[in-house]
Amino acid sequence: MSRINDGAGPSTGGHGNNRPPPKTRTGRKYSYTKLCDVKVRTTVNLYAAVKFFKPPFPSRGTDYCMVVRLVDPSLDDLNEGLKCLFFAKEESLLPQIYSIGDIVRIHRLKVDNYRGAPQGNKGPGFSCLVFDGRQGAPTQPRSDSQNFTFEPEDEEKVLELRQWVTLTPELNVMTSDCPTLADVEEGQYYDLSCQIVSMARVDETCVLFQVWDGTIPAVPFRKAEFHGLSLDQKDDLVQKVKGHLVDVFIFDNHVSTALKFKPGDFVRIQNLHVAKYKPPDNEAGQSDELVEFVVHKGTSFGRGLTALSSDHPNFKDMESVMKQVIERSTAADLPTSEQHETDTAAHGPVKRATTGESLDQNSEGMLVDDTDGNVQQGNSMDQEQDSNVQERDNTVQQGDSTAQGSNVTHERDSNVQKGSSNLNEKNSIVPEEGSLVSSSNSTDRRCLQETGTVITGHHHITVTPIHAVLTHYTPFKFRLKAQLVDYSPRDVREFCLLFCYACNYCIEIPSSLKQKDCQKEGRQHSHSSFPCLWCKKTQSRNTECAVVPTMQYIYVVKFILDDGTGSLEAHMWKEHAEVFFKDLPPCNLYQRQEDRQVLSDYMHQLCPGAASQTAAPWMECCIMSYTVKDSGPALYQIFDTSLALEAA
DNA sequence: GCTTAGGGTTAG
Repeated sequence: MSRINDGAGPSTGGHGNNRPPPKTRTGRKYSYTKLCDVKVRTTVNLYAAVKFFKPPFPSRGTDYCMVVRLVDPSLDDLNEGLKCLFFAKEESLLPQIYSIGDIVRIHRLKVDNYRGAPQGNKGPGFSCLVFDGRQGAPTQPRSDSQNFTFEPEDEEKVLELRQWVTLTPELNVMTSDCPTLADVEEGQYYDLSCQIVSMARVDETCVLFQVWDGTIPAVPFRKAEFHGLSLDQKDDLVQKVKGHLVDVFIFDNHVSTALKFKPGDFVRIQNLHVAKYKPPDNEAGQSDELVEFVVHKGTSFGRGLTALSSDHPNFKDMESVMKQVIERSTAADLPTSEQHETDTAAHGPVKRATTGESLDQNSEGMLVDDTDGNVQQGNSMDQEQDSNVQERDNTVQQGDSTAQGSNVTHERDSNVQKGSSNLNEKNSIVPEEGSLVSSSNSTDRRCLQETGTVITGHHHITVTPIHAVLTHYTPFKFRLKAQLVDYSPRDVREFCLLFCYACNYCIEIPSSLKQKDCQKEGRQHSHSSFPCLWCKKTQSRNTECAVVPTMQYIYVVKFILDDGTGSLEAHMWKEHAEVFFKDLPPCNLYQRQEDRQVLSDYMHQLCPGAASQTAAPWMECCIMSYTVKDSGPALYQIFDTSLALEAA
């Protein structure tokens, strides 16, 4: 019998240990077996790293099944290791393994013989904790059961194994190999993290997912034909991520798994095949060579779909890229105040970033269609920008003489009159700090003394209530008096982004520039040391060598304004934001504590929040409304507005 | 009630 050597420790009563379990005050003591010492027909506890895993899939029996191969430093050959086979009624009762390189602590693994080799199975009282295998990640265990022990020495074991994982190339794949849609090549298989935006049942054997991960494939790919299909989609997301969507065809045994997901869910697709598309004969020759994204039948190589946890190693990176895309698609809708400039580079910056991607797709032969072709979208946005500018100018002229709808009075009152040309606005004097307070206009002075912000022009325009702004046609300019009820981002360090004035590419401040020891960044205002990766990428394609422009800091902030008649979301950025923040230049706010403090003080005064006894001051501000698409929602931007507060 | 799958690509 194998009792003496069962190795499983003391945690289950009466399983054959000769001595009573040694206990500590906080829990039981376990002994752990090195993989090189594991013998068949024993039950063991062990610490190990995941070398391979097949995520849970429904078996033909009653349970979910999962296959794992474990390794540890005791093995001479990492191709060896212990294969394990686990069954459970639910996926949540199986080891919560997300990635190769994850670290597991398993208690009561029963080791049997299968075809002459050891195979780990669940023994009575089996339990498994899983830890992120990356150094520096939280040591929070992911458990397959409600009750488990986790002692400081467990954490030590995890940290020790992490070092080994980090130094073992076969295991630290997460740091080197995080494929995105942008990386895929024809014929290859990928484990991809993404978000489902739309889905449809194609037939009995196939489900279609439309997914995105924030990137765009470089290879042209097949798009599904939707006639006759009912598409279940997350509407708000569809609008924002058009041009980033990829169609994934999911077959056979994965259909039931696929149907458990819903639009908006994050999913991990393992073994996604980027297959060369063979069009049917009647379509042959119609298009360039395409790939199609397919999840074939079977579970080979861990093929399957699993819910993507927010603590999956891929999640944060993907989320950050997605956020930037959405921010850009939202901010892309901002007009600039530089309508008068003839320089074509004076398009809205964030908008331009989207266009840049479109151009890139174009050069890569990206296939587009009428419904969500980013190329078309990008090109037409430029046109729209131009027409939008004209329209806005026209409106300025029309406003006085045109009465539309029920807001005639407001329209007239709030209209920027003919005399106030765009050029005048552009050149409107931005006063020195506090100079507005001593304005010679007595009416203004009375107003300024009681508000947190002042307008730097358009004083002849009367105030429009927000409810009227919200129902007004666009584009239009208004003067508001409202309070700041919320703003975004809440962390002032994120008030500034990096922006390339050459290509209008916009990104969040990268981690390398956030570091404390980045002295250079700390001293600089506005200019960063960070090269524009977009320009670099484009240049490396087009020319041999060219100077890569460095990116500059700009403000991009969103305000929620409320005046009691309604609330309105308005963006503020670039020069408008600099004027607003009393000419405090944008900078790396991760580095410049003093600027951060000033901005924090301003924001705290403007928006004390619900917990504060202090009421938010009223803000005088100028906003302009606009739309990107004719039918699109009205968007708002703050301009010609400046703080009338002193930093504490 | 005691299986299921037992890593190593579909072929749309």
